Amino acid sequence: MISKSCQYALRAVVYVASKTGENAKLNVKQIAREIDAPEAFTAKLLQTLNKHNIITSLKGPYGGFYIEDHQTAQPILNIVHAIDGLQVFSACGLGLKQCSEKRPCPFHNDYKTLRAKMLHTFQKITIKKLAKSVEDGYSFLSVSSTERRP
Amino acid sequence: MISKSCQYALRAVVYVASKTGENAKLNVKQIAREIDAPEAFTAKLLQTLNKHNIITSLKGPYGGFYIEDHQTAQPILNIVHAIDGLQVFSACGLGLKQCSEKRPCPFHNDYKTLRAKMLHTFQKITIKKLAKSVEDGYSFLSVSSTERRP
DNA sequence: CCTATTTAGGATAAAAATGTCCTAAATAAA
DNA sequence: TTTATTTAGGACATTTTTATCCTAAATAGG
Repeated sequence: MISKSCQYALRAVVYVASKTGENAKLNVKQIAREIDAPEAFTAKLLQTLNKHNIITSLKGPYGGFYIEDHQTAQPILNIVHAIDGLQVFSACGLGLKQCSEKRPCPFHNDYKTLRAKMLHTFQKITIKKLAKSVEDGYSFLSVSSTERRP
Repeated sequence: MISKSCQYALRAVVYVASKTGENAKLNVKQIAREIDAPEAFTAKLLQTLNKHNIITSLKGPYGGFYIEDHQTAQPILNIVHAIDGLQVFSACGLGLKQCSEKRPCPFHNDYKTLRAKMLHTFQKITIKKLAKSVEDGYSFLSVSSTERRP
């Protein structure tokens, strides 16, 4: 459905968003460790996400990655867009280059409905919403996610 | 969503099913040409599909691939099962190894709904249904699909 | 200014998916 | 029985995706 890279990216962004309220910047090492992803690879993804204005970065000591309020308001679709592109939401289910209303593949109608539902889901869910769910302890990003200290 | 291999397989099976009524067997060369897929690769896929009882094969002169009535009654889900496996319908949307009702990822609920819709769609559609749509000229498997001779 | 720290980005490497080639096995017909 | 044809299957090649490593650039603080 979406690539492994994109899943890493989603986890990374949600993690950053869930921690950013504390006004701290997070570095690659922390992020990669918490979302259980390879560090160097995560660095590339964060770089891409920064270029697409999903998150913000600052170099140097006390630097790192963080996310601003206007950024957390974005739908997670924007993350998919940045990493995988949007083809998944428009491509033919049988992989035909040419598949359209006028000349549909036999799977066209049902698949179109599926794609639309996927798009709608990724469009309606914001980064903030997922981050809050994690912050509030309703959901988790890793097996042994950091518990709040009492 | 599903792999390129699986898309080839779906096209191949639907093509064979749409031609099989004529009681003819189709060889790899014809099938690969018609569905616009690499021949040797298509051969491997057909082999796998045969082993999974999606289609039937016969070696030797006048041999080839065909599909029997009880096979066309199968849901296309079985093709996905044979080629990609069924993980796509149960795996976590964020790629977590552990993600469950008890310890969900933040995307869990919405993604679960999506997965269920995907499964339902692949389950309800039979090979026969797609083949008929092609046979009846309502849909197409390739850009320049063979027209019936008048 | 100098140093330490952190992201940016290019060059490579490893793994997975896709694709090819060759020989073996089965089968039908001459 | 021999030959031609077609699938089966193993070995190998290529491409794409995922992952690593190294140096450059930016920046904060001493």
